[in-house]
Amino acid sequence: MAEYQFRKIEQKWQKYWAENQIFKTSDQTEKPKYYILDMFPYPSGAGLHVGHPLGYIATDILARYKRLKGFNVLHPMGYDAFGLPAEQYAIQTGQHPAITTEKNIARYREQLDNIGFSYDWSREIRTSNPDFYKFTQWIFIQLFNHWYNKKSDKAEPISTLFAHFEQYGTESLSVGGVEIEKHFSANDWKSLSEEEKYKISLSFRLAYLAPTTVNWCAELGTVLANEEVKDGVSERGGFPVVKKEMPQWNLRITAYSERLLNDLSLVDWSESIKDQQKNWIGKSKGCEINFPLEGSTQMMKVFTTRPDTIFGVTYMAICPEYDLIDILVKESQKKEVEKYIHATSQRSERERMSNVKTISGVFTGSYCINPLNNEKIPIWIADYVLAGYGTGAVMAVPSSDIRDYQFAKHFHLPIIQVLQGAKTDITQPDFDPKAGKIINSDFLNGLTYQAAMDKAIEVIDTKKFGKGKVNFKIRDSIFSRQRYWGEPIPVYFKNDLPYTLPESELPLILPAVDKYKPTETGEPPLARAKNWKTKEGHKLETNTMPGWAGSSWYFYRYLDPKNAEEWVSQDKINYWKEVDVYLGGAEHATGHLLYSRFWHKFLFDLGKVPVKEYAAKLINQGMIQGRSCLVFKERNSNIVICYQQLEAYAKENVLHTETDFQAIYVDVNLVDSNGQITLKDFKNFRSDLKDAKFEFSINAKGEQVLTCQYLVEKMSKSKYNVVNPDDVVEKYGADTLRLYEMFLGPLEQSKPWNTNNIDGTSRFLRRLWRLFFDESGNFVVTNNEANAAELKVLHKTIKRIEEDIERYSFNTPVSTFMVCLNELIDLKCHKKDILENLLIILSPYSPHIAEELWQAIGHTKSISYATFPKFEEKYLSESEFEYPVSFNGKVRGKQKYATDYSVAQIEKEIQETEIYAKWSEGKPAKKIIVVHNKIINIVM
RNA sequence: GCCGAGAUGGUGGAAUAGGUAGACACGCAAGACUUAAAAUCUUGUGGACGCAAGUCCGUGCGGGUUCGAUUCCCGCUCUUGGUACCA
Repeated sequence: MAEYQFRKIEQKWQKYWAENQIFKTSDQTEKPKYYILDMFPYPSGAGLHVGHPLGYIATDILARYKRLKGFNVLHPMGYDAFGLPAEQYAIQTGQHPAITTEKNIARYREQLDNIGFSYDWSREIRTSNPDFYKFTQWIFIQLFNHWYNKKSDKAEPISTLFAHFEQYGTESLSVGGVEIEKHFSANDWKSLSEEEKYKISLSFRLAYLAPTTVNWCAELGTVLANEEVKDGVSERGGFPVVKKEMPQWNLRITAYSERLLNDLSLVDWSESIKDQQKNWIGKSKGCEINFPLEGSTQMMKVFTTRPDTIFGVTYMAICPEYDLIDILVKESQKKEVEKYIHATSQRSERERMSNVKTISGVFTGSYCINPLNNEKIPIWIADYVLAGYGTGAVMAVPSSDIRDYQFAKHFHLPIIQVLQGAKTDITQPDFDPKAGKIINSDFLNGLTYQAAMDKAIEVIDTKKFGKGKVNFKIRDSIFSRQRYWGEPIPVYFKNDLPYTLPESELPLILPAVDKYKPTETGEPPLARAKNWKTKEGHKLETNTMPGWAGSSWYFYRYLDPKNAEEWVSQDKINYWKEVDVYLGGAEHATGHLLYSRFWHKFLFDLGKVPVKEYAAKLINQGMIQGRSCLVFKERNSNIVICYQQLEAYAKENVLHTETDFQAIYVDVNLVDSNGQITLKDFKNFRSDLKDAKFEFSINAKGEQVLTCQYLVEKMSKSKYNVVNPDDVVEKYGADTLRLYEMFLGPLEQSKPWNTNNIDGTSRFLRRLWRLFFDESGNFVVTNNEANAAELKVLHKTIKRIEEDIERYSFNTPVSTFMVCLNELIDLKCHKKDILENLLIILSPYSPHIAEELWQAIGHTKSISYATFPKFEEKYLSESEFEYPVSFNGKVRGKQKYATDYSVAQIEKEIQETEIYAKWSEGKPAKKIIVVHNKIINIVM
């Protein structure tokens, strides 16, 4: 073949790999295992853009590399197939989301195959497949059937809870994530009916139904998780979200807070992801204090991280949802309070956020007593207090908390200074709440922050005013969605109590419905299903699971995807153990990556998995952003203007560039490397503007063109900045695309896509081809023995490639290959011994061309079965080293010495050289530093 | 506000343990081949001054440590990701 015909070669090898199942992974082997996982995609209708494969290419390179290194590599792919867009589409068109999803998956698969990935497709999974969600439902049932015993610090079957009740009642019971509200004795328990016992147990389980304040999105007709809400609107669609109380399934992730936090130390994940999880979990140490209500036996419980400032409390703030609110509100204040509560509940999340700085609140008319000094403290309602955190009540210390200070100032409440010293003045910008010494505080006076904390907790504890406590910001995860396209929750109701289905009846198949919308009475779509009942006639749960259910455990299903009996067989788990490298976007830091750790830990408690964390190493690939291209149209006329001429045009016509012009997005695929689009293409693209007048320029070819402004933005259809990998593959080939995506820069970094530089990698592959075939297509590889220079080039390359891939640096090997090729071309090397090794180390990056040339030099088995060449130090050894010679740190010349020459000899001889004579100007050196085979520095 | 990541030529980026800054690639310029263009090949390409040899400056800014700093330390600026009334 004279020319490198990439399309022909790539299609040939993709077919070969598929037909011969080259990448099928065996579970029975002596080889060490290596599990490389990509975060599986949601198959959206838009298909893949050029940013999606970035991570897949990196993991594919790693997978192919590890195979060459003798590992049994598991490198699977599947689809997170339940999700909102398919359902929204179903609502609009009436088409079943399964059909849309199927179509989208087919498209994804086609695009993925086009890039030559080495996935073991026989292990493909889809979360929407009943064979898969059978086990998602099974895990839910396990969660329902377990509680968290804080004493053994693990999940235990509900039977051990019953045993405890039977013997001790609630005495000495410590349940993770549960505050026991109603205590009872063993005798109380024994007197209950079975149904009553069951009812009590419901609130202790890891999956529980509870009235929950939720993020309700009316437009989507569903509840959203906290992380599905961004800036007060839904992440998908951008619809308003309001707070609403509804009975919801919850998963008790809070039981695992401490372990989720601590075990972060076991994994090699980026600090930023770990920090995000730490912040999300939000552990804070402090104290719970009971303030007696004036004229009542009731207590008001608050949580504070600053018990040391308790003598500075001048008011209490409770949330509008506070449970004792009816007792607290005095007749005289009733009207005002009602008005306030109504007003706050009407405010959407968005308003609340945008009005963070507006201070609002209302006095209840009640007082409580500071137990330490018996001062009377007014109780206020304020919407800055959150119902879900702490106790829903805050002791306010205006002198040491900025928010309390602003509130007190606004409502003219007293302020008592309890800190003295530098940086203790809250009105000053250098205010530090932990600075200074305590004053006005009885037994705490004179103490500094930490000592006062310890002392305060000690006194509060001994006087039984409260106790030291650790609080977490993380809440239980709401697990119900009022949607159709998700896993049905395997629960039925009998006498209004929820029961899980027997495992033998799984999967509970998603039923057919006539419409995908909620019912007229506001029930979820599943309520439309005919006969949505158990065999016995009990009503089935109509909520479905959230998007993250399937993704919380999918990585285990790849180990045993066809197993109909078990979620995955124990043998296979014991062999594969954990994911060695997990690659995906950092945007999943507090969603998927936290939930999946939670489910994993639960499965660990059940003895189903052998390790504490499922992903040893996590890499977050950066986002590939789009380059949007803009031209401008004058708002009040039909004139389209080049970006280049915009300013001049605006000036001439006395217009403002910001207000009088409308930006028009131009398809980036029509814009050339100079940022120009021809008038002809523009008129085709925006036929509605074909009769407009244009302010254009003329390019080098004499065409009329519009120059565009660039804007780096997220790739999206509406911005016409999406680049499809298929187009790149068509034009340059998959191998070039793979090389180029890596060549763009470090994997973790975000960067805009720009096709301009792709020629470099494309040229590289054509030059590589020339090493094997000359211009007339003659095969020019020889069997001559390699010389020292050639071996040195090869082994230098082997070393660097190996080191770089091992440290997940995927961009630097590309330039190493280029350097290697340049050097081999200079050496006119066409020797088989050298070239075949080069092909092996290159094959993870550019597998198609590597296979083709591998076959051309006479191999009959796929290059995937080759062995990565062993690096040999001996080929790199040098007899001489050219030292850079610097004077006072500035390099002034070079001097060669034998590599085994001693430092002392060099120090002596350097003073006899010409460079030395020139730069020392006859003066003696103060100091001569010789770093062996590195550098010589002479200090004058 | 708080937490994290980053800033290197015209551009993407390299420098792995404090040791020749700018590898590799794009772009650009000149040349070869060609009737011409494309492709390919050769050479040059951080900035300033200079015919040149060369000199000075140079890794966001200001300091420091060191024989030597893109790399370590202190203080800023900007960009970017996350988070936000968390008591």
